[in-house]
Amino acid sequence: MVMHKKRKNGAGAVSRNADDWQEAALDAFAYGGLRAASIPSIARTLGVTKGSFYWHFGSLDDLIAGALAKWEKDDRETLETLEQLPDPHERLREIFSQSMELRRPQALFVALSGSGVTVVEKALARMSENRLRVLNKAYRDLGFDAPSARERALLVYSAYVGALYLRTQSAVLDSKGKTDSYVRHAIATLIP
Amino acid sequence: MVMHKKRKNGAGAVSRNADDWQEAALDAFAYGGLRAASIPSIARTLGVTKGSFYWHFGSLDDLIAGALAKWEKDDRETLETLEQLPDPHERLREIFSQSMELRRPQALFVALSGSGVTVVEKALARMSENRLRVLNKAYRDLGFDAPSARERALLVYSAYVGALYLRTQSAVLDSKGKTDSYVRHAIATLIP
DNA sequence: ACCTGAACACCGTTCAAGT
DNA sequence: ACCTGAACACCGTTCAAGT
Repeated sequence: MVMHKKRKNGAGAVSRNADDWQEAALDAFAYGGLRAASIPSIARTLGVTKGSFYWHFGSLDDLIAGALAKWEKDDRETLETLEQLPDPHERLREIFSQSMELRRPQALFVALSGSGVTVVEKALARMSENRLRVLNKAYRDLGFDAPSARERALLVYSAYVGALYLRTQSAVLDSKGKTDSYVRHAIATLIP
Repeated sequence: MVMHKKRKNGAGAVSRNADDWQEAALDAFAYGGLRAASIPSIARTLGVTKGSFYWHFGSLDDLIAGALAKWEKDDRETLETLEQLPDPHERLREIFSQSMELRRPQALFVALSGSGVTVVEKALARMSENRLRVLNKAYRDLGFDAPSARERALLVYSAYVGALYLRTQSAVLDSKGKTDSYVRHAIATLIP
């Protein structure tokens, strides 16, 4: 849970902006999935009434789209940093292992998959395609030809996504030790 | 979409049982996620009013739990069949590639992950643990020691789950050709 | 500029009454 | 044995009125 600063307006009442709503929505999504983000419950978290929501957003879908755009921007920036690592081995290892820590971004990815909401699915697809592009580039830098690089990128990304789900869902990867051991084995097998 | 038989009762009205509701719910989940299964919408599909729902089930959660139990039973039976393949190589390949066809069970797995609903998450965890157990056994049969077999089972299962998500979510694995090529490469890399 | 509070349609749930 | 239809609480949405 992220803490939200409260600002006071002239009359002493609490005042919120769109960003506050989006951050609270991302917290709610990560914790309990798409259904967890009801307008009344987020309004309670923020200390306002649900009616005020519609000053900031046109609809619940609007909030969802805006929150996802924020998350996607963060994700893009994280990836851009990793992309600049000069050594392709290190780049591959870092993308795989760093993303393995289960923080809000990873929880969001799992919670929002298969939501059946088009705008959500499209955002997830863009994030996957970005990661695949960077992984693919790293394998190319290692000297693989185009088809091999694509195949390997896809396999390592699948192994990463699958492990994320296992982490949230089952007891199989529920400790740091188990996860570290998985990461070591996956890297040894998939990254030359 | 599965077609539902309609039976007539004495007065000529349509009559439904718990199984009809559960099948319709699974169709709805697979198509649009957990939110898609509203009682009124399923009732319309079945040609009855929403009030009749509560003759069969105590609550919406009840329907969800029952539908998941059915699905889990089917899944267990599928796995038991695969488990009986004598050749461990073939067992591994079949579990990986056969599950790769995107039918209702796979769509359900993706759609219901990260739902935030405890009973749902637990069912998914049991299914994952069952598949891991069978994969683990197959690697043992191939002569791997216990830690290696566990590591390999985990990696191949992650690669499978990750690919399922990519299939539903992005354009990366959106054709049979691409998926077949992925499966071939994954098997070559992960299954000795 | 941002919020409240009342209003309305819709979904989950209950239940008395129907066949 | 199974269904209807009315009722109620709750959430999404609108909007006039408040500061």
